[in-house]
Amino acid sequence: MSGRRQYPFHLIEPKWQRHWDEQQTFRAWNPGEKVPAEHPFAQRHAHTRPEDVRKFYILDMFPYPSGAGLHVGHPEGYTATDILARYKRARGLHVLHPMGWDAFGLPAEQYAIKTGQHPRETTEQNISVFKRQIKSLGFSYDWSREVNTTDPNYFKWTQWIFLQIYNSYFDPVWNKATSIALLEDALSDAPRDLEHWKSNSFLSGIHRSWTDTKGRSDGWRRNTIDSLRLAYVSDAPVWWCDTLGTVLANEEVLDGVSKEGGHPVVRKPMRQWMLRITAYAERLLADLNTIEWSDSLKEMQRDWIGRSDGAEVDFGIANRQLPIANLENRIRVFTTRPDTLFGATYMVLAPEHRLVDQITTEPQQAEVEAYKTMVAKKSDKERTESKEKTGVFTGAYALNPVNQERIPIWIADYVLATYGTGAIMAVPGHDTRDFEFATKFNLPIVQVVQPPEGKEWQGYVDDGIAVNSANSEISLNGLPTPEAKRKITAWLEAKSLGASAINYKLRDWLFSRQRYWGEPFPIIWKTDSAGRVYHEALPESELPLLPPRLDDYKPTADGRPPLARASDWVNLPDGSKRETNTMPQWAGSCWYYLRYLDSTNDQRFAGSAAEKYWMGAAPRSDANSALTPGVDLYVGGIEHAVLHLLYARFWHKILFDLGQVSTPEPFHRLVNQGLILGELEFSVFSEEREGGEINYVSVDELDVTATGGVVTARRESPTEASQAGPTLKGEKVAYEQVEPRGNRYVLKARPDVMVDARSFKMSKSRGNVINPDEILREFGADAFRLYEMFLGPLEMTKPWSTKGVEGVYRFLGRVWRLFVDEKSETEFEQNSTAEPDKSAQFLDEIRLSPAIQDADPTPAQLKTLHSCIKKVTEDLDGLRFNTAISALMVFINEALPWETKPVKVLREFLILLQPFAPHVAEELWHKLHARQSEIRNPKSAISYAAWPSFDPALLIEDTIEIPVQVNGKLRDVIRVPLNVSQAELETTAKNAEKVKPFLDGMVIRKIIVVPKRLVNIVVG
RNA sequence: GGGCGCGUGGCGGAAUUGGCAGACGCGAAGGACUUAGGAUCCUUUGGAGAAAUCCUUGCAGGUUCGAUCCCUGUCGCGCCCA
Repeated sequence: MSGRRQYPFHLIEPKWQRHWDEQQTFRAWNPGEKVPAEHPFAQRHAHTRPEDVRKFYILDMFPYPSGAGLHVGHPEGYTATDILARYKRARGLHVLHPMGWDAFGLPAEQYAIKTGQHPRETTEQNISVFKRQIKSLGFSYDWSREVNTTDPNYFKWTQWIFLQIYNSYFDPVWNKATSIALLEDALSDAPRDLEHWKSNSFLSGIHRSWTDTKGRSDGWRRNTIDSLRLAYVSDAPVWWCDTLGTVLANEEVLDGVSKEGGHPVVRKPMRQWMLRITAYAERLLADLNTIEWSDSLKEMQRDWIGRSDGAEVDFGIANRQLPIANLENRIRVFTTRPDTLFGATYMVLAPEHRLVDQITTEPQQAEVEAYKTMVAKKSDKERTESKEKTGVFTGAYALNPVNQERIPIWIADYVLATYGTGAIMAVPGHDTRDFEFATKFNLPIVQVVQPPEGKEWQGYVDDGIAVNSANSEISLNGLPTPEAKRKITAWLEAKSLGASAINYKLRDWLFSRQRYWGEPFPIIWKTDSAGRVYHEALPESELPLLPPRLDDYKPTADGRPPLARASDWVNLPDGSKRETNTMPQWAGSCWYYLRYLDSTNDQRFAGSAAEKYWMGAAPRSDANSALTPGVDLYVGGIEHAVLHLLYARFWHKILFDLGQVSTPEPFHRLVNQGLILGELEFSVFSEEREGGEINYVSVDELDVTATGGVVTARRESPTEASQAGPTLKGEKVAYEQVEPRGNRYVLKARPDVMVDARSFKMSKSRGNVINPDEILREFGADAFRLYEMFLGPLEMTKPWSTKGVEGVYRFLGRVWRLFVDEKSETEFEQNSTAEPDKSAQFLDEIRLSPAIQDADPTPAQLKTLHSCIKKVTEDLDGLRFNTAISALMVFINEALPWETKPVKVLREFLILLQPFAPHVAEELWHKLHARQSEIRNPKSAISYAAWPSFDPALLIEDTIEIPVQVNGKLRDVIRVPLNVSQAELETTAKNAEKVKPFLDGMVIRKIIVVPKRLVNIVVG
């Protein structure tokens, strides 16, 4: 759309953005900092130290600054948090609202490989674009705290935290991360710190093993310690992508190809760094109950951690007549259904299980080998998702410990080496996958659970009553499943055949990447006198460890990481070598919210006082207001539901255990903003008839599906799928070519042809991405912010509509016209056209409307204002931005016709508007200042003006409208005095004009009166 | 297949969670101002009907004086897990 601007936002917005920058208006102050007297914070909180003002830490998920620039999805969350930040500031809180850049990552590196340009350069460029775009939206970030994960002053501390993790182990007795120094102490002949750990059975056990071990040595000690570290080395298979010449993380791989570009990937074992997140599984699970996240988000984390309670059971191997007590002669399984043990008719090992080679019989060898090779190419996901069960028999048999039956041992890819013990007892009667497998391979299926009446027992997996489950010592028969579980587990424990156990789906975190553009590990590799290679931490004094300069960012031809190319960097004078892997992108985002607290501190990742204050653990003079522990509100996309949010919680807990931070959880409250979809799109379907004629098909004759953004349809066939006919592909039609008809859209040219209408996720390939720059140019930042929030509830998925932006833009125009003098604005237009470079000066010459006066507001005006205050306040507290905005609109609609506009009323309205549309609010506030003596304090900034409170008394009217129903149907509305008696209300209701006819000739059975709400007359 | 969430005008969405369904905005129609306007202002706008009135919160039931809201079943959409 074009046409006249509603108001000169193009002058107003840059003007105030510059002002906020220059005045550092939104700077937050750390404990002990001196706030300059002229700063609006000091004006608002005079004679108060910053740390004595109640804090509010409101955080956005910082973006990865991609080359594509911002899209409209980013500012959705940022706008919501900014509105709240400004609101909380107005409420008198000390707001911390920072922004930064999650800038390590693959795209910059891929670009470097293609162009040779250093990733730092492209990263800087992308950041400057993002920063310009974000700044143009007028967010009240404290830019003095900006962080960049690729800045050496930042990743110095990422590396430092890694060292804290490296130098810790998880103590099972204390249930927390503990310094490796204690382990070292326990692994010595003369412990110095014995008093500290004497009562710890784990450490004293370690000490005993040290003193009891015969050939103990430095190497033995080192191995023991290294095997217990929270950061340890393992040889896990990783995804190698030949085309990209790099290794990819699990999350970067989908269905056997890379997410970026769709290149094939293969599994390859490599030496990797792992973080022992599994040690924290239980605490990560339990502490979810202490934080305010949505239930669905918590559920996703619980799913990911995947706790299951069951038992471990040992099966003997039948063809080796050896005692089961020997580890080598038994197969341990984990099961959540020990009650079905009598129904175990075969066993399945993961193809990678360490016993497979030992137990496989000669005739089966070739088949087993072939199967293992085939399986090695599949991902865990493919293995568990494949519908068709595969597997081979090993030739070996196991003994079921409850009935000594010989049961065959198979290998199959539906059992994963990494879950549980890598082996299962198969109970085909009561497990879906076992049932499918047994059916396919003709293995016996027996019933051990009785389902409720009317249900088939075969494949029944839920709880029931145990049957056919007894031996000479124990019987489960007749017991409900939970009791049967308890009884059999106790029996297994008594016989030393098993024990109750808890299993987690969560795996340790693969923490290294074969990449250039990431944090180098502060680790060096050495060789001891016996020729054994071992790792050692760099001293803190050598941090930050910078990556070397390279000309080629690709991995080496033999698959070593790109850092290996820098031999000067890798090889140290003493013969040791640097670690050449780098950390994953998640590392920097695991703790950035802590760096914001004190982003320029070069002594610590964040000063202790700042951490205690902003994370809410510091003692405060106002002790009775409970502080929120951690970040008060964290807003971001649901796509980080598990990985980032789990990793960050994990790191935070380690730092908490080590006494580095003061809260056990980082993010107290978390809200996910919903996806913004593209504009509504229309598709029409056609089929070619004989002779090449194109025939449009109306969608009411079709079954339409949309998968992956492609709309397809088939002719409806109510009888059989095979008659559905060919697939028709939707063809996009423009909005102008369709019109609504009933609840469908039809082609304008062919009203008998209905079309499909839906919105899609924005994507470059679809071409439906909205660029915020264009919206800003046409409507301004205030309108853009307002629209993003007006779209619908924050957490919902909602479609974008540029037409809708015009609606809120018009609203801002009405706000403007409520305040300014029409004549002076016309002059401004004319002058600006004549002398455009002086338009900023002309803007200052726009006068306020003469209707704005120092008059006392009328009761009606006060009511309009106060109902707006009430609604906006309550809605902001409930994060209901869309309805808060509609309340502002209602105010403007009511205020526009006022002949006299009292300053007091307009002033408070501007404070309400300010969080949403800060630029225009500042401009109008400034104009009010310039004229109105009562608020002529030149230091008064609207951003720090006190939020108005509403007076409920002003909202009460003398008379109220009461709807009157007859038999639950609305018949009339009566107006009665507020304090009307019930009897009087009933009489008035019965005599209401439109009610009477419905009472004629009827008997009134009952009158229901809901005070101040309604009257319902029940007749018969 | 399991779990969670959602179905309200032509569209985005409101509705104090059992009490006037459709706030606010878009779109549409009519009018005013205007050389003109896609700017602004005014009026109308869930459907049917001239009106009285009737119908209407995916569909079918139930509970209730009263259901968008609670219960049962069912269909559709979305997300997550398998």
